Amino acid sequence: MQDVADLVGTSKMTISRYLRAPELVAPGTATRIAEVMAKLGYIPSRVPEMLANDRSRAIGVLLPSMSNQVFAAVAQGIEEVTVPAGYHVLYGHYGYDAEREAEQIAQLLSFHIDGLILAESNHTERALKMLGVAAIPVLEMMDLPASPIDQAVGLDHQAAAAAMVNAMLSRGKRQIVYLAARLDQRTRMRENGYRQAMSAAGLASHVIHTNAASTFSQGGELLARAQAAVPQLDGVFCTNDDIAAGALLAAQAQGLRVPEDISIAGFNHLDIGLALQPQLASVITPRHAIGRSAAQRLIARINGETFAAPVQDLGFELFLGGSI
Amino acid sequence: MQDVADLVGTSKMTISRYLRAPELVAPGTATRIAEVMAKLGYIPSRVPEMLANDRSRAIGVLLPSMSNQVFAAVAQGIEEVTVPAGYHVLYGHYGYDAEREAEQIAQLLSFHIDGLILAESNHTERALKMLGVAAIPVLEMMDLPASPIDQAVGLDHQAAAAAMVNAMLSRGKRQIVYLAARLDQRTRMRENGYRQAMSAAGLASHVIHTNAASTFSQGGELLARAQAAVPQLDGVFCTNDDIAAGALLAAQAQGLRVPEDISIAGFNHLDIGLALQPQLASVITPRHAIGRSAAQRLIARINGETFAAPVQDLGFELFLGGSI
DNA sequence: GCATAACATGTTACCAGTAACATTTTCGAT
DNA sequence: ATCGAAAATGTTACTGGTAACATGTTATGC
Repeated sequence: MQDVADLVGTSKMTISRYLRAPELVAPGTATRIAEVMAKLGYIPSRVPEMLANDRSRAIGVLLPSMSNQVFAAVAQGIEEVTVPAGYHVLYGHYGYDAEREAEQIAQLLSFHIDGLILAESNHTERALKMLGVAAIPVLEMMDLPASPIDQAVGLDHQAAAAAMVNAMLSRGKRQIVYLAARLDQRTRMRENGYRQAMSAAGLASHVIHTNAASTFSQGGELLARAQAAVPQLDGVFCTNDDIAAGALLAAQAQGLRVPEDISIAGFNHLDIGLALQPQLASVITPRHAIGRSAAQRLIARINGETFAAPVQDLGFELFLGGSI
Repeated sequence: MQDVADLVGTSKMTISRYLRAPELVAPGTATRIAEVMAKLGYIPSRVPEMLANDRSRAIGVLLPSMSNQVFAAVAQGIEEVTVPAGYHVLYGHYGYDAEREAEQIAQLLSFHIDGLILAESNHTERALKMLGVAAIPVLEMMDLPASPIDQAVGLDHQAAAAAMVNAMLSRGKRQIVYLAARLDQRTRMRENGYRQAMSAAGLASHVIHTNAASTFSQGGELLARAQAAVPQLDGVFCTNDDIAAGALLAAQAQGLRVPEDISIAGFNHLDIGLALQPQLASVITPRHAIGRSAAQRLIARINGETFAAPVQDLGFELFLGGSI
């Protein structure tokens, strides 16, 4: 900035004013400043403001995984709000590991972020301590935590899972198995919904899970294990669409008819489900709306607003496709 | 930090020393500092160092898309190097748009990043200007640019595409169509490889493309358009596995036999290809190795090392599966 | 032509760490 | 006990932008 000021023949303060309130600078000076800045390729540092005012005009977003399609839509929703509001988004990911989440929180706080969006509601003691000390607005998204740190935006995964299992039961399926991969909180809540629906129908629950990450090929392997454990199975409810798509392809490769011989449902309604034949039954989750609302509420909180209801439920819908 | 110093009964400088070189602090003092830091949940700010030394111990990574599985492996490779080296990674994404890439570069530079990894080798004038002024190490990955900004790590997409098309030709396919989505640089280089292989075989090229993002269902639609344009087509080479998987599922839904009636190949060898029946032919790209090498070379450059060869070719392999 | 308001620009101090240098404390050797 | 070196700790200044205040410059009205 000093370089720009020297070339324009003014003080740093005038350059600073040009950037924050150009109408306070004489038009001729403004023109010359603009020229010099373009010529030098000058980029104002946001570091001094972080130091002096503890503000960065940046928010942090911690995602469990970078390879999960679900969060691409969430991120898009977030940025539709943050970009016009002048906030930069710093992303981090932690591989579904609470310790690494805490580490990422420390890293983001060291950049003096103004607010933080978390995709999990299960945190280490250390993470909670740091967030308390930092005293910045925090928003937990995806779930509906019973005791949120501050605000939360999400949906009821248990209710959604139960609704889908009930749809399968209403079509006459009885031996429905739940297929789960990497055990995070949402996987467990969906399992609760599955168990609740099965037990309400007077049926026994069967859960097959792996600690590996969700992949298409993992779906096929889980199906094979389920068939071994429950030979008469007539349906699988999968914790997500990757597993479900893999199970559907594997079932068809075995010569099974979907849904006549086996009914298959997933969660999140990703594009893959529409390319399959039959189209995959799945829970439509409002990912984009969650991202938008999370960012809106976080920025409102940064600006000092308060919300009467700290937890917002954005609901879900069922897409039944042709696979159940 | 002042709070910690006050509680310990020492000056800020001793706290600072404890963090950077604990062996210079008396053991008793060190113990008390550790206790107080844990009690307060103190996180050192990296902002003063950014200001004073223009170092942040953070590098930027700009990805075209957050929803592309390919970059999940790249990111993992990067972090395997950066985390042990004590660097934090700041991610940004720009939706395959060079203007937004420039904007993201400006944002990252405002955080005084020590180095930058780009996933594209096509940049705006403004971006190049800013990078020149910032004078930080820059590494372009994925491609093998003819005139890199500084270093580059990647593979020859044109050669890889030609190799796959030649494999299809060697199995007797003649009417092979190239299916492309969103036109980025790599899509075009793969198209060049396809055209090169076809013309070397004395065959005409046919390209079907859309500006929409690559999705499974888009693969089905592109196949339908290809069939309308080239009724006798006996193979499709797809710019990536999402398109290829969608095309394969759509072909099978039409009752076509793969590969007897139609041969299908993709690019990147994602997990979906292994779940399909037959398994999808695809180019195996060294994504993980690209991430690792990119981070290693960038950090080496940050530490002042130089490389004789600025561009590193990590090669590719073909996975033929059963679909060609 | 001059007072005065409105506008334009400049000066100083501050934020949280740390490099460089300064000072105090400890401890072993004589 | 005293000295000198090593160990431990403290002081000062600096980084880049900006808030708050100070000063300079131009325009307006009479």
